[in-house]
Amino acid sequence: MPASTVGFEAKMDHASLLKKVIEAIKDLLGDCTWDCTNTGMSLQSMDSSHVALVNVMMKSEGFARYKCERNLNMGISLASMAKVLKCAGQEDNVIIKTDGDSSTVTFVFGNDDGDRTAEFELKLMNIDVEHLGIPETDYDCIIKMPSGEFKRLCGDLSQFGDSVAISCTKGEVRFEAQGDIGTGHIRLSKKGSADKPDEEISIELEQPVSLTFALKYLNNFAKATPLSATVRLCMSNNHPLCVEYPMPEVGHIRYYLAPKIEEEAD
Amino acid sequence: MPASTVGFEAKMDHASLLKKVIEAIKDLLGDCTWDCTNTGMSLQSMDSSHVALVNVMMKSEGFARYKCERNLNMGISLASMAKVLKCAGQEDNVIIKTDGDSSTVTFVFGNDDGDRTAEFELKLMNIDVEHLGIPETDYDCIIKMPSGEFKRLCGDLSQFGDSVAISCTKGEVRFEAQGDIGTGHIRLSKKGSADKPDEEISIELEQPVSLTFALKYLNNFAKATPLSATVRLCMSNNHPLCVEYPMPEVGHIRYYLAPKIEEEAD
DNA sequence: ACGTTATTCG
DNA sequence: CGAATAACGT
Repeated sequence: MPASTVGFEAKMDHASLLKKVIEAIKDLLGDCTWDCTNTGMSLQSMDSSHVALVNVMMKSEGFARYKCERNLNMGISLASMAKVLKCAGQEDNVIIKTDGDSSTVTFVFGNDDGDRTAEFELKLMNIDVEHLGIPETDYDCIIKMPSGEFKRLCGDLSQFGDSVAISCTKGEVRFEAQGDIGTGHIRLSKKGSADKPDEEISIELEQPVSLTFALKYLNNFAKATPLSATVRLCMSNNHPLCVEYPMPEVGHIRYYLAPKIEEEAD
Repeated sequence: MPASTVGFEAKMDHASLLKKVIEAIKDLLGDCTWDCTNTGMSLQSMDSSHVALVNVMMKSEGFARYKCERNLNMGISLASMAKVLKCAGQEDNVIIKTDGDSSTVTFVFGNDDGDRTAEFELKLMNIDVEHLGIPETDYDCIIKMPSGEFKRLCGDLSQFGDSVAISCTKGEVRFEAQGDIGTGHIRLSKKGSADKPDEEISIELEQPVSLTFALKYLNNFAKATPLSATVRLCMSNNHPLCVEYPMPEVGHIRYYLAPKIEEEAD
């Protein structure tokens, strides 16, 4: 028997990136299964209330080193994984490894000097794999804006109601919420990317859209804000919204949420 | 009928100022009525426990633009108003507007670029107008000190008792509290304004005063500290204290509080 | 889990 | 000033 058969081993230069990914999904998912293949680590799961869908992709190119000898599923508690990642130093790199036979995954944090190593082992779990199809890829309207702007407006409008109506026309997008204490309207205009590309607001519009969503979920999605300076809102009337946080060179987090049906429309 | 009759419209360059004003009074007042006239916006109201009196004055000169076509009363929930103001960016300006006939007031926040507008509408309410007379304007003793100093000493003395005895003689003022764990005495001397005017401590004294107040209210008053670098304590024996936070060029917040009658004096 | 605050950093 | 963190309280 060989000393050790490593089925999967991947190294990231910045453990903080993985930490942000976990922080962005742990409240939504609880436990989940990572699919590890040659092309990268990914996960896809309904949230615990079975309303929103979460998709994370971390491509093999996003790692400093990546080896996956055979496809495997790592079922893991995200709360535990978050606890482990809190033990990583700000500048630490991380190695994630498991062999296909073992029932554990190991995280090794190290700094560049190599004078400190911290190693944590988590038990893996078997989780029912519910492979749900991802909604369409063709949208009537795609809005790109600073992720901080999206986080802020969702938070602000939550003061006024549980849901937000998003309506987008050629040059601008409106977000509106109403409730007992009053109403809130936020209007964003297209904005060039001239000097500061991260502040760009762009609207690609095939057709005007008008959709309503539960702010509770959007606020949860906004926990991915530290991962990306920009966010893309992809919408078609009567279809699920896709909120995408691109991780340049690495992959993305995408959240999907079905619109509310407005029965009280007049 | 004209398209829109705007009875009242006022613009401030810094929404943050209005926000601080609201933060300084909302815990005391709950709901209140703003009196809008040609000369500015003001309010006067007893606190919800009917012990302290609050007076806010925001002069028309303090606004970047101010138009009030006819006097009107805006009854408003300060908790709601605080929520709205939390939606203002740090650098946003704000327009407050209502027409005399409408039952709502609108706050519009804008940045200088103009690519983002946030508009919030609050319902107005009818509140009983209890116009209580403001206590005398002639005081035996007026102390001016840094507002941060006042906030700190009230907080510190709250550790020892529920009330503070303030006694002022020609050159100094003493603040004293006592309770189960011990006693606290804070003495402040007159201090010149030479280099740093905000650190000045001045005492104008017609007659020595010695008065006792509930710290609970003084600590509430101290929430106005961010509005003004200095505070004025105006006192006469057996008369209500006036705690004034001047807002240079804009107006002021004044709090009034009756002294405790000391029956257990020995 | 969330909001708020205090604090630090860039 | 804004962002990020930590700590706290509800």
